[in-house]
Amino acid sequence: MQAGREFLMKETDLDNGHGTVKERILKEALYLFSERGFEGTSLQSIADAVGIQKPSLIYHFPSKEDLRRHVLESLVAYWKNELPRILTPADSSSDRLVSTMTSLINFFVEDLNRARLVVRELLDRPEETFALLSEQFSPWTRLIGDYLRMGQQSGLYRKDVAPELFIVQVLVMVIGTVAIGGATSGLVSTESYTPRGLLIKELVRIVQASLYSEQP
Amino acid sequence: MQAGREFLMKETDLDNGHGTVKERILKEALYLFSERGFEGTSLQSIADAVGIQKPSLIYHFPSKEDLRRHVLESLVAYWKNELPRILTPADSSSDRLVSTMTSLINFFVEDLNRARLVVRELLDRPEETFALLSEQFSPWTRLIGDYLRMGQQSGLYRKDVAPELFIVQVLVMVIGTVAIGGATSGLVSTESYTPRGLLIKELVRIVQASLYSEQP
DNA sequence: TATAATGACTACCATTTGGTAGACAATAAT
DNA sequence: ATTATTGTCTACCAAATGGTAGTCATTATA
Repeated sequence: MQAGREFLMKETDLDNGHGTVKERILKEALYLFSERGFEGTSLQSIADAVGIQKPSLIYHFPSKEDLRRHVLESLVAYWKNELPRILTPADSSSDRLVSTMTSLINFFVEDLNRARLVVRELLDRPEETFALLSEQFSPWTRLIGDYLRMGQQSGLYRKDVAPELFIVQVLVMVIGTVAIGGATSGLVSTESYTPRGLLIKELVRIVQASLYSEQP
Repeated sequence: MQAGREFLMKETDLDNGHGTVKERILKEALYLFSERGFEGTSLQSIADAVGIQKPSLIYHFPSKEDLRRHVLESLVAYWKNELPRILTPADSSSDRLVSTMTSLINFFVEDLNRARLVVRELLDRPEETFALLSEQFSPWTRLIGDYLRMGQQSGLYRKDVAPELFIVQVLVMVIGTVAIGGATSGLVSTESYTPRGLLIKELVRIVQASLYSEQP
């Protein structure tokens, strides 16, 4: 069966409706990695999802490992951009800690795959992910930690909060809730997943109750 | 290179130091599944870890899927036994809710692979795991929910706690902290994992602060 | 217009995967 | 003592995997 090879569409860097091939690969890879895990996802399945052949995929990302890094990088890049904006004292209307958490929640809820991917990375490559978080974000979390300590001295926050540990716990709770909260709700429901909104509402309540001092 | 096949040890059901072959397989499978994931673990690697050949492994567990189910079953079985004991009003000395959470934490801290495996299952097979939790544990969590509501009426617990959602969140926090807390602590440390004990201490603080009413 | 670079393809390939077939030794049952 | 069962092994196998080689059309560059 000789090929024929009649037309061979070629995609330039210009966006023609669905984005660059490279972007589409990253999108499908994020989805499949987060849904089935890195090891559980074949390059073939990604190529199929994008609608190209495997070697075309490998042309854009020379190895599976390379693709993984780029997928992860896109998440990191987002936060390296966003964090300065969020933590800049632009509006002092609401608590900066809570607004940061809100941004965090929104980011992960907007696309659940992000949370799932992060959790998988933390499980699959703990040391590597530890190092990445440390390098990319520890300055920012130190800032938040200081902010938290100030709030403690001013009496806004509880004195028994352990700032650094609290920050870690909040992240664990947020990505945990988004990534596995739905399925975990099988504990209390026989019908279907508890709406994520409700879970997050309770999460926010827990965080606030364990953070703020009681003002009588 | 002809085999030789000089001795062929055979293991009976009797324990000869390291447990039955079947038990050793389950142990290594739990470890490898939780560390590398189901898809990331080959039957060969499990057989190597146990010190047998692959077909011997398949003799005991006819398929990889079958092995997975048995590994999971051993965790479920433990809690089906333990929960009645814990929730029985034996000692009313300490809060039953907190003592249950303590048992939960101890179980997962005792062997970190347990928490990692549960998280992986929740990610890899959300619907299936939802159903399993629902079938096996929802009666028990309903009991805890009622207990929580009683405590609310007596004024012990905060009125704004949403019992069912709170229970789900506590489980998410506990297994989240044990499974990914260490690596997540890269956010605030450049050196090494934050000791799990500290993370858990803050976790317990958060839970208690968000559960108990302030008694002035 | 000729030439180089890009991006897609077909056809492979070595390795690993989950799993099977069948031989064989040790133990248990008759 | 003979037979059946159990558990382990060696030797395979088809399918899938990550990746390579090389072809060819389109686009950009000279």
